[in-house]
Amino acid sequence: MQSVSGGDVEVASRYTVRSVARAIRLMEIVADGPPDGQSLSDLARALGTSKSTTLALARTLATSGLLRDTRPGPRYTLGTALIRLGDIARNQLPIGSLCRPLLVEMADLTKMTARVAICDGGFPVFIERVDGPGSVRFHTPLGQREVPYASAAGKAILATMSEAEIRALCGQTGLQARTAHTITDVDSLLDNLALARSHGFAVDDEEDAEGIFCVGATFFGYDGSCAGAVSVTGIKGDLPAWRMNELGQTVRRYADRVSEILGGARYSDRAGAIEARP
Amino acid sequence: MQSVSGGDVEVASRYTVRSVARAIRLMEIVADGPPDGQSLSDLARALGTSKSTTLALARTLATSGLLRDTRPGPRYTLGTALIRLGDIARNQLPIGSLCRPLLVEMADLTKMTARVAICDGGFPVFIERVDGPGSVRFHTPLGQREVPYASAAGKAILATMSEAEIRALCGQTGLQARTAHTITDVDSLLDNLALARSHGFAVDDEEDAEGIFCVGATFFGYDGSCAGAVSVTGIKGDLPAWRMNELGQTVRRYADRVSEILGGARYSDRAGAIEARP
DNA sequence: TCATACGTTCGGTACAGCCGAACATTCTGG
DNA sequence: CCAGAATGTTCGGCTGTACCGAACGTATGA
Repeated sequence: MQSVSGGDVEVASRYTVRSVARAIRLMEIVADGPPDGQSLSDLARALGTSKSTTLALARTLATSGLLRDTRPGPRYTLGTALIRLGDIARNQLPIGSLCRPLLVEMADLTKMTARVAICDGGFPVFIERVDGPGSVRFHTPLGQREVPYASAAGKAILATMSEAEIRALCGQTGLQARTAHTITDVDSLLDNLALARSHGFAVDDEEDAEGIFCVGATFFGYDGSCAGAVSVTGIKGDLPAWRMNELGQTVRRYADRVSEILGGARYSDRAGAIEARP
Repeated sequence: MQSVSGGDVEVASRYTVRSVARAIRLMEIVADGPPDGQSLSDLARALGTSKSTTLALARTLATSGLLRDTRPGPRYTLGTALIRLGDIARNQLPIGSLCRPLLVEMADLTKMTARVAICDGGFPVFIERVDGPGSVRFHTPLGQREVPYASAAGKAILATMSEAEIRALCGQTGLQARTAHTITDVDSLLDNLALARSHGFAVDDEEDAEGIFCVGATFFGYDGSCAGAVSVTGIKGDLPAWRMNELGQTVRRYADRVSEILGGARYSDRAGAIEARP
């Protein structure tokens, strides 16, 4: 039951359905596995169940299209029904459907990859991505909780929080170096965030991936809380340093337009309130 | 989905897990429901199970992020984990990740919405969509099996099949009118497909939605079979009729580039073989 | 040729999933 | 302001199903 070992824990709460939890873990295993799929035996081993049980789960998922049975060959990959559900999920998030035209515009204008993240308990979760014309494709997964301290969107979100909240959040996750430029010290991060606050946008200067930079700015919901952030991503060498501020203002402007659509206050109208927080 | 009768049937095959099947149906119900979610009682009614059972299922899905518990308020919507899984699913389809840059280019060049569909047993399933700059956003769901006879991508796929196969497929689905322009008669459809075959691209002229047109062309996998189709979608009035052919050639060219990437033959090299089929 | 992997089928049994009843809580309308 | 009906939640207990292990046929490689 309560195996505390490294892997996922079997949380056998009374109000949870075991076979469903297993089926979900099965999908996660397929998702994290190689793109060309895994065999049934592989899945059974990874899931820790017998082959027959795994087969029953996989069959059930496959008949609904959540898994895809690519026979012959390695076997199971994720199915097209997940594309459908993911697409609908993005539309059910109000922000997703509202932002898409703005992202297209922003990607077209900046020739960079534009993204939008929602704020999930202080963590950024990117829910939409639009590649700019001719832009290089980056490895930018959607729908995942990212660490907040090493991305422009994440830092923009952090910048709306109080010092205490920021310290608490960083205490949870720790500040792990992802490149040589990652800020791994809370005080430096706070300085950096103060700068972002005064500029109205946050910059990720090769802190998440070598040679890649991002610029992000937050938008606010009707209740005044930080709802998320938009950001653009590009190759460091493509943009002269003196144009960074101009780009920041552009992103800031798009974020304000999102705020307006959501019925929230623009950043400039809030700036005082944010800086006044303890 | 393919619910023939009113409600889905409880297919209790030996090799299927009931609770998992129910959980999946629960997600489908949430997906097909209103964007702002449904209450637990609504879900229980729609699923035909008791509230306690539904709660256990929903809780299990929610703890994994597949469902989102938007409290307070109507309650359950699809969760961000589905965005993640859907994104990975698109990347696990080889065509998805390969086509995206081409779609961006195509959308940028034509100023229209570009899409790519894979061929799933003769039916088109759109797996990727890139909106062009300033293009109107259409209701274009991803990951769904669409009817083949009323879309450019679908007709392009049909055009690679034999008359017997086409008749069989149309017999399955029937030819239902979606607008006043939909082709509802098999012989007319065959004529239309012959035209598409000779042109190298298929046209949907307001046959799926009033005022909307599409142009699509097929690409081929390494084994020579039809792997899918790319298409562009726009507003009928925006394009003068005499430019239709030019647009078709453009789409044809992009489809050929996909074929090359997949290691398949270009359309022109196959045309003879296709027309020679019984 | 054998040996070892694979996916699949099937019985039997323990236990997990399911329902219904009863609970607290919020919403609705008179 | 209160009655009534909706909601979400908890719990006991029986039923039946989800699970495992063993045995099957088949594909792959030594």
